[in-house]
This record gives sequence, structure tokens and C-alpha cells, in this order.
Amino acid sequence: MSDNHELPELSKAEYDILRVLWKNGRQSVREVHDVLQTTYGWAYTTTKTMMDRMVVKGLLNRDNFHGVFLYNAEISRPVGLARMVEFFADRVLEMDAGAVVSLFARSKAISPAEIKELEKLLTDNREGNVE
Amino acid sequence: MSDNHELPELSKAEYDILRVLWKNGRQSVREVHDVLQTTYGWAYTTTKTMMDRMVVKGLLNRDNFHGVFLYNAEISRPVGLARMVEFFADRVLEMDAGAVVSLFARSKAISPAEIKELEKLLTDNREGNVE
DNA sequence: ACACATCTACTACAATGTAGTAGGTAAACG
DNA sequence: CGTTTACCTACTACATTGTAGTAGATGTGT
Repeated sequence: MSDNHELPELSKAEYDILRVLWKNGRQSVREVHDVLQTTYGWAYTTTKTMMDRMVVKGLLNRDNFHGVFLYNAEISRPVGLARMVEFFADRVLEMDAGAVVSLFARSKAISPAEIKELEKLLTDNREGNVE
Repeated sequence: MSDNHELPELSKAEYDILRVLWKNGRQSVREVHDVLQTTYGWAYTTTKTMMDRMVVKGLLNRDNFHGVFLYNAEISRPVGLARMVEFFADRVLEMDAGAVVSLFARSKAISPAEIKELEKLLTDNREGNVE
């Protein structure tokens, strides 16, 4: 009970960017941008700004690949999911997060291993961090 | 198919303020503030600023009751829930919103009538607003 | 060498999150 | 009653996030 990594606050936009990276792995701004184009009507530079700021915050990392930057998620999907689930279960559904996690079982979008980790994160966070 | 009220974007903080008003009805900033104190560490003026800006945006209304302003939600709970559920179902759970709504059945925090309305809103929004 | 498409960094402005300051009023108190 | 205390309210301010434009660097075709 000490190195509680403090689940990071994630805005919806940030979460959506992470989602693309979690799904398709290391990518350029252009690639991420094209995917998000349908959801957000963002200009290319908006996606760029978002992603660069996320690098500064430690949510993403990037490295120069032959002249272009490729970005990748610095936090795992279960960590990202945890924050979302926590808020949603607690304040929208107003029920225990467990019930929500069980819903994931029916979603093919998440693996059993990820569910396991998510469950652990939610438990740890509840215990180590009463605040 | 025309007066689609465009479910309003709600930040988590805004949603939490609405939650207090949905639950306890018309209240002063002080009352709302005290409830949120446990969740957010906000200063009183922060809660005040938030609520006043929400009045300007049409999310809340307020009226002077013997020298103090009492605030109330301008949008119904199902409308507020709809946005949250939509995002969560679609992008976090990556499954149909219906599955999530079914979870509400198990939550005593929401009435059957509200669930009905929520379902309707989600359907309408999906149809009327493909965007 | 030049034009065009991209990339990148930098700057900017609106909305949201967060909060301080100042002025008004009512209860409290001697 | 005049002052202090405790709120209230409006107004201002600064950081972060959402959104995007501009300009310089660089690659690529011709």
C-alpha cells in the first residue's frame, strides 16, 4: 500500500486517442487523425497538439522514425479503462464497479487478461486511495 | 424528425453538479457544494463559478429566494444520462448502449420511467443524428 | 532548382477547472 | 444601535484542454 500509481485523469478526447493506439499500436499523428476523423471533426493540427501534450503529460511516448514521429500509449488499456469505469459505475450507474466489469465479459473488445487487470486496478484503487 | 434537442455535452464536473440537483431538487450553491465536497476538493467559489456558468449555458436555472439564489436542473436526468451512457457504451465498453441500459435495471438509483425515457433518447439520437 | 505535399514547432483563442478578491447584507453581540 | 462576523454575490485571474492557424523544414517529383 504505497506505490499507488494514481490512475491518471483522462478526458474523453484523450481516451479516444489512446484507444486508437491501444488498438493499432505505434502510429503517426496522421494515422491516428484519420481514424478519429469520423468521431471528431478535428483539424490535423488539433490531433497533433493533443498528442504532443499527452506526451508531455506522460500519457504517450513518441520517437523519431526516419523523420516522422511515431506515438505509442504509455499507459495500458486496463489503466485507462479503470478511470472510465470508476466514474461511470460510481456516478452514472450508481452501483458497484464489479457489475460494470462483468459487462466487459460480453464485449469481445477486451481480453480476459485485461479484465483481470482491470479488476485488480479497481480494487487496489479503492483500498489504497480512500480519499 | 427535426427538433432533435442535440444531447448537450456534459463534463464530468457538470454532470456531478446536475446529479446533486436531480437527487435533492432546487438547492443553493452552499448545499450543492457541501455534497460535492467529498468528491472534489473545490473551494466554495469554484462550485459557484461552475453553477453560474451552467446557468448561462442553459443547463441550470436559478431564482432569487429571499436574497439567496436557488438553482435547479434545466435538463432532465435521462437527458444527462444519455450522453454519458452513449460515450461509455460506444467507446469504453465498445458494445451497444442497450446492454448498458439493462444494467440500470439493477441499479435502484433510477426509476423504470427514467429508463424508458433514456432508451427513447438513445434511440432517437441514433436515428435522428447520424453525423 | 522549383513546386507541392507533409511534417513539425509555435502561437492563439475559447471553454472548462479552479480559486481569489471585493463589496453587500443579515445575524450576532456588546 | 454601531461594529464584527459570516455569508452571499459579482468580478477577475490563471491553468488546462479543445480547437486550430501559421511558418519553417524536408522530402519528392519533374
